[in-house]
Amino acid sequence: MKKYLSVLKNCPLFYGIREENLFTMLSCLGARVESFDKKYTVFAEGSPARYIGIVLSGSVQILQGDYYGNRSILSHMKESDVFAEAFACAELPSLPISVVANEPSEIMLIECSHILHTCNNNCGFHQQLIFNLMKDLASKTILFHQKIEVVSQRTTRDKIMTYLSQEAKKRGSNSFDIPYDRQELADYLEIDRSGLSAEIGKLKKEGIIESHKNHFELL
Amino acid sequence: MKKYLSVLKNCPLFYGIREENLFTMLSCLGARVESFDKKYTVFAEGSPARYIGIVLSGSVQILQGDYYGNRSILSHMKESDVFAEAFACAELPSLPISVVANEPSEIMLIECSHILHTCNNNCGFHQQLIFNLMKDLASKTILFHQKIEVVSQRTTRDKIMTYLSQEAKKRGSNSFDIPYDRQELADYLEIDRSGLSAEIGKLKKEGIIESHKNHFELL
DNA sequence: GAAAATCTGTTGAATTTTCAACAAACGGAG
DNA sequence: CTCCGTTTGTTGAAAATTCAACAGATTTTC
Repeated sequence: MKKYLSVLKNCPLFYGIREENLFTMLSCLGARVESFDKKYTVFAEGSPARYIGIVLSGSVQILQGDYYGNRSILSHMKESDVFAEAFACAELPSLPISVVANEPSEIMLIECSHILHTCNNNCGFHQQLIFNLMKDLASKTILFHQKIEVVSQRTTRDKIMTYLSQEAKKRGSNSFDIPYDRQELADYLEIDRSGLSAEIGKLKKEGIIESHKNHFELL
Repeated sequence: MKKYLSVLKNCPLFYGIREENLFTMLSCLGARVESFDKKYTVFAEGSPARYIGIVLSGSVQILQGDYYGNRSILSHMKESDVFAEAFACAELPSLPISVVANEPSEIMLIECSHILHTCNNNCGFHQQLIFNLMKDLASKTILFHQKIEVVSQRTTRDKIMTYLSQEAKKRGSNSFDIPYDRQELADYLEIDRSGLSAEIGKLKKEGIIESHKNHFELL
């Protein structure tokens, strides 16, 4: 597990935990690591919402299944990101989303109740973890908020531009890669793929953006 | 302030705080109460995100302003609900939303830093409040999640039905009132008002729902 | 390196949504 | 009770999105 030290140090859940205590704490929490190949399911929709996931390597997508198989991508989680924590913390009986590996990935799983309720060893780090969870949930709320801002746009063009502007702002640069291919971007923006391709073509022709594959640039 | 005891006891932020300690704690936190007439602004978009709001009486709407004045309703908050906590907890420099009173309302304002950082009196309730905030933020995430599920639907009809189903589930009844008039419902669902009216008409004609003004029934 | 599978851009037709305008219904003020 | 402002439902035309189908490009597999 040592090889994940740098990833774990960047994980918002472990902010303020001293390096020499990290692995003791993890074993006390019963953390374990599992590997998933591309397209394999980490959490299935409807399964119990007991675990918090942390991406150690690779990346995963949070998916929401519609009435009838209409895939909708909620977000993309990369190294050091925490996922499914809201459902576990809110103690929902079952998960309303599924989590799927986007590439071969290693995932750390922690049972949420081990964090929320102090253990018999009376470890001192629970308060810090709960504080960190609170911070993390606050930023997740803001993340969802941004997704709502995007899908609230009425036109395909406005959705694309709102999304690209958000990404540019996050990266602090007008030139960046996105983690989605065309179909996935359409699933995130909740629009038709062919309409997305067409609109990106127009935006390029009009000199508003430049793009090659999943690299984009705002002009 | 005593008259708000029952409202405050229902507020998720104060879960587990003993009644006899509540008001001492509130004064220690520097909580204050302000009144707002209908349509008055509680928090303006762009203002500093320092305060957590709690609805003591009345109700407020959380609004997001588009590029060009396209109003979008994020959510409706009623008695005992907490709002703007995510932005304050995440220590955003400024609010990305505005909060407007939906009717004459009384709002309790608490500076978030007073909750997050232990005070010089060394009060013992900070840990409980942080835990409560964490829980509250988890359920807020789920609330936004539901809003995303609604606006992710591609058609007007599916948006309406997804929203009504969610409400029915929350209330535990197929017969319920919604807190929005037609224009506001359209702003929440991110659709055209006239299209909304037309679609509600169709759903009634087809015997799928029954409705009179803001009362709805799923059949 | 060739074949197979997947991804992307393009098109036109069908469908749906938006927009603008208006009249009926409703609600509050005097 | 009546007037006036607001809300709601309806309509048809304009605009936008979705859908289906296909061909070229790219990537993966063996």
